[in-house]
Amino acid sequence: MVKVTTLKDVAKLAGVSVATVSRVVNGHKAVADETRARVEDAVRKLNYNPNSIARSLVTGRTDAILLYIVQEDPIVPTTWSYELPIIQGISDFLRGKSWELQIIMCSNREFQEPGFVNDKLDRRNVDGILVISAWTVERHVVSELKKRQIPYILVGCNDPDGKSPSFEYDNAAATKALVKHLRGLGHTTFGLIGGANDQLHMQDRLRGFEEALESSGLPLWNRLIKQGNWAVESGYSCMKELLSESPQPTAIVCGNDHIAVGAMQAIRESGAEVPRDYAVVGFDDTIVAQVATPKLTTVRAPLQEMGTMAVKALHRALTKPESWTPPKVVLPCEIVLREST
Amino acid sequence: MVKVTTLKDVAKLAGVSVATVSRVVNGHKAVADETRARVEDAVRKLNYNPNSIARSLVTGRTDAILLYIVQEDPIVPTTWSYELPIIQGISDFLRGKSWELQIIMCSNREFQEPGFVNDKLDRRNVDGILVISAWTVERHVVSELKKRQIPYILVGCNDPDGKSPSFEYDNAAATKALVKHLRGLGHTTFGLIGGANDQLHMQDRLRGFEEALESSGLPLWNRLIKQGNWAVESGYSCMKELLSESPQPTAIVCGNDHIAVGAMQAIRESGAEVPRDYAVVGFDDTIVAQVATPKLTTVRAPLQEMGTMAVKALHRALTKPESWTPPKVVLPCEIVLREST
DNA sequence: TTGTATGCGTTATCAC
DNA sequence: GTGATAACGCATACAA
Repeated sequence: MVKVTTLKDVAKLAGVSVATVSRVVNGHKAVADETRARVEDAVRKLNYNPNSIARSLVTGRTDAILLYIVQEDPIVPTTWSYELPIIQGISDFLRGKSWELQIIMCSNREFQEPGFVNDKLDRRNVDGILVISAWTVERHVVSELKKRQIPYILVGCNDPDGKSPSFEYDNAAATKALVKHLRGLGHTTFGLIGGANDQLHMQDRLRGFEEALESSGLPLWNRLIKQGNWAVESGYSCMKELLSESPQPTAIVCGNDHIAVGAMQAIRESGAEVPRDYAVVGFDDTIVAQVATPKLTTVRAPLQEMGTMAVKALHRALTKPESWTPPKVVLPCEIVLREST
Repeated sequence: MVKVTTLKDVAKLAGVSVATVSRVVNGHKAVADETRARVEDAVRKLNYNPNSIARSLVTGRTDAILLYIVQEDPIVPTTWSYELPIIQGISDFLRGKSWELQIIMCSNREFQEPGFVNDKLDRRNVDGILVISAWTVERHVVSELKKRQIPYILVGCNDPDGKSPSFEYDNAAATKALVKHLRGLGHTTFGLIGGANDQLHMQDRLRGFEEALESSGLPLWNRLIKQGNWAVESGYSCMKELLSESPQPTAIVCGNDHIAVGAMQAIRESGAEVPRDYAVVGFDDTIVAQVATPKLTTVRAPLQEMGTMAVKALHRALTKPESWTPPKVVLPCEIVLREST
């Protein structure tokens, strides 16, 4: 192993005690200018870098945060397009902050398993926790999260009581806006094709859909609401079903862009055309929405911003705990109008 | 702060010394069965968990690896679909291994900046390093990587001399296979639309393209080789240019799926049809390839497998250094035949 | 302003 | 088989 320089080496070279070097390194004021200069010189000469492990042992801080990335099992492509922007947002903020980011990827099943969170936290020392998930975080998991007495923030999800510090975006409002847009186009019969409906996002989108129809005085036909998964194929087969229902919906609200693309395929096969005969809207504004023919009207969620805001809040919790109040933020989404409506 | 139990607490409760507790916790054999049982009991009662920081300080190991994720600047969607499967592969292997994964996301510009790697490594203590990148890792960066005397592995990239431990996949061979497939379909005039050509992958694909044509005795027209970026729009505009060239290529090899989709849009607009008039192939087998109309013939790279293999190799380097030889692996890709050819 | 000394929670090296 | 005890590298309370 290569010999690495320590405080002691610097102290010897500079002709001072380790305490003084430590003070200089940590920027304490009570150091004579002349001494400081000498120490800094030695630090540079020896290329000294504090051992973060040793420092952590005595300070109790680690300057590290842990990120749980909770995923579907098995992974589907949409999983990734959801998470990466968030991680990007987190990472962007951390850049230049000299904070460590540790990550754990796991399935939602694992994550909700009693003891899982505990076990992982036992094995690492971190100052704060971030959780990216699309599912409700059950109470027993929250209590494991809380046990450590370190700040945690849920990103894109919440606990059953909505009490945890969290950053989310407004799926219901976005869906309402979509319905409003479609009504403005003259549509009165609506169908919905959902994705994995154990996920919070889908539940909220469905809720928004139902409330929007209700508040518009439009009828809500249960048989025009289909539930599948997030895949293109699911959208395709659900749309096939919808095409054989009566009354026929002319506006199809889809759980995500992939479903919408599948739905459009089914419509095309039936000889009809989008948007002439049917309007189709997606969700997420993934690359798929831009590439589909016709290009999809969809919803852009502020994923990256959400990540940045969450980690910023966590950072604040760790650096200024006295003035911190746990955030509960719901961000608005943006509707992207394209050719499918 | 919450009081956390230490070795000493356990020792007191079990009526033994801390040394004995440590032995039990670390599974040393030289402990009487009776004592072991008593200690294990105390551990359970107090819910003791070793402090990994303190342990690291004395052992010199951290059981953590650092993952550099080197990205385009600004980020494009293809970046994510490339990285996430690799990270997934890494994370899958680490699951249950009680190893920490730390990540740093940065642009290639930052990464290649002298001192950047050094600086980051100074601030963290890790046992090994993984680098995910699509660019050649310059010599001065490699030497910073090496300076720590800890194992590192490049994933999806290499240094100028090809000397670093690495896992890559064979872009050139895959492109040759594409050309062969297209020749089998009767095509004799080939065009290529490239993406960011500062990236290794694109360079290798271009090289494979050129070698394939040459070895088939087919003419290589420089003006049928267009270079843009990875975006759909770039594919679109490059294809427009190709359509005005003569001779006209009938087979278009694209740098990735997005480019291919853009190219197909341009072809469709010109009144021609894929695959009747032109064959178009992509690269990466992203969701876009499956969603496009017609569905794209493309190449699937073993991204997730590559991630797993790399971290597995690193793990081996750390646990069995004596029997370890630095890997230099190039994995084969798989051609996915669809409707665009 | 500076130095001495103590402790952070472990593991490892001795003795016994 | 077990128990003292010395590191590990650093920050800090206390003395000077």
